[in-house]
Amino acid sequence: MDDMTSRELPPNQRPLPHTPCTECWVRQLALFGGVPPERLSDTQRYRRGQFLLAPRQHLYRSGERHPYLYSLHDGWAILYHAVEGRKRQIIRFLLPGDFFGLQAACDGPMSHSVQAVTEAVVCAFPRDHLDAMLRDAPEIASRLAAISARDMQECQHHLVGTGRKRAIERLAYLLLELYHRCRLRGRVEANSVQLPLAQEDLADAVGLTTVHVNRTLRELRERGLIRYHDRRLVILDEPALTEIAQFDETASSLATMP
Amino acid sequence: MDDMTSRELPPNQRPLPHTPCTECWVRQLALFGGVPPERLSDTQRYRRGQFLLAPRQHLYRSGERHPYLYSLHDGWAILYHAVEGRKRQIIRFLLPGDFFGLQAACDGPMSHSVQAVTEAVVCAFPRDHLDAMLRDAPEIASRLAAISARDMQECQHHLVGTGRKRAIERLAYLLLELYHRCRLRGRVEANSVQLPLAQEDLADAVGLTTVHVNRTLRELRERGLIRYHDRRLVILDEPALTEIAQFDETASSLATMP
DNA sequence: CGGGTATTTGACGACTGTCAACGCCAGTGG
DNA sequence: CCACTGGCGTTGACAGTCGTCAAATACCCG
Repeated sequence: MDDMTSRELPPNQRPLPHTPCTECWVRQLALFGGVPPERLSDTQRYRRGQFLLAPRQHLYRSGERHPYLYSLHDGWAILYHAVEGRKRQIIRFLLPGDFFGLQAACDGPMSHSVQAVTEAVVCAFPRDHLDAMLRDAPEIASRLAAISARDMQECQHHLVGTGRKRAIERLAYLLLELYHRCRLRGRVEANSVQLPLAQEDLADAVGLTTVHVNRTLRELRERGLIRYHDRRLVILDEPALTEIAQFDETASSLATMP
Repeated sequence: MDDMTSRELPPNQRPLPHTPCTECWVRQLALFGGVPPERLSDTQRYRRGQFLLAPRQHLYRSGERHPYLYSLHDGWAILYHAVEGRKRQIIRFLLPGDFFGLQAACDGPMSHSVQAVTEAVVCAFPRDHLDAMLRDAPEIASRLAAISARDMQECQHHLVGTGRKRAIERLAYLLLELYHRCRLRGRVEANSVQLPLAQEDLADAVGLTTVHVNRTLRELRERGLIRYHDRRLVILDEPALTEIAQFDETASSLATMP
């Protein structure tokens, strides 16, 4: 398996020694989850290596051609669209195990940007090989369909939020969603999670300004529902928060897949 | 091939005589588009029949179990989420050739509702058979990935709109999007399309109220950009509208797939 | 200590929602 | 034929959520 050369990549991306995905718990959750163990080595030939991103480093920006599919191995990242140069809308927060990079115009420019929040390790597959992967391992096709459907559902819920909910409801929803996603990854201790996100990130995800996010966080705190300090979220009253957010955990499919 | 019995369906849905999808131009666009003609008959065994929906009739509502995948054969429909009982957020307008019904929780309750706008003909496949379809025809897997990616991209653009654009920009975007989708289907004549949508539908799609949509449509009219009367949209100044909407036709992938 | 970034707060204004009324039109029934 | 009704579109007045601008505070790190 050839390593990906720097020529093929945006600058500043550091290749890491190639450790097989098989050894990583992330594998259980992502694209290869359904492939029987005895055929895993076959599918692994599509991989092209792993890369380390520094905090705030972009993996790619919208408009660039970047014919890879990715799974996030470790760390946090954001997938967003830039608007009018300065504004941005975060589409989703990427957590370990998340899959991204698929888009309709396979060879065209990327429609969105991906930027690391913390240090992050990503794992790349050439998008050219997708058809071959789907042909060789039907389990991957099923898994891809399931992953797409779940991502779609989350995007829809965010759309419902920005379109039809008020600030406090949107924020409650986002915090609960992140909380549950972190819990699935074993990162919740005593109703408390470390979220490496600035208030600006929350604002850009729910379609508000940082100032108003700040005010709304204060209201959630004053109502005794959460604490959010030093990038640590504490859920104080999950039932009330769930009610405000109109958050349906069972329907969110977060229960079974990350 | 057994016809779908009424027992398997919500009431009031009228089965139609089974005409093979092969004869319909819609086929070219949807899930089976990539399957070589000589193997088409194989794949068609997964179909379960077509159904006629009356205007305003629901195909299914969120919460119901409805283990089918659909393609819309004819007519218009909306895919939406209900919020707090009375409000709703339209996720997308379904036009002929559109595929829907896939969701993460395969056997769980539907997360969204689908309602006919005009009379509509839908074509159903049991969702159970999806894995078999993906295994038997890898072209379907590729096509499904492409369709999912396109739907995702459109949802993302709507999210960007409701999150980071103002009323006039969102509305310009929506009208342009519908205009282009209709044009791909050969329904545009002299910059003019029939859209069977009430202003309330537009409002629920872009996250505004009907009153404000009305005001915003008036502004678009007074600026000489569009006319919208009797459910007929006329694009008077497409470049200016594209500018306001920040609409990128090439990136929208509407150019190659409906 | 100094500079930069993130958070917090207040005052003000704008965009959008809410409420209400009116007009138009098609369908309906007397 | 005509009054009546309901749906939809239109408009105005007003209110509220949220954005903008500005400044102060806190915090991190060299």
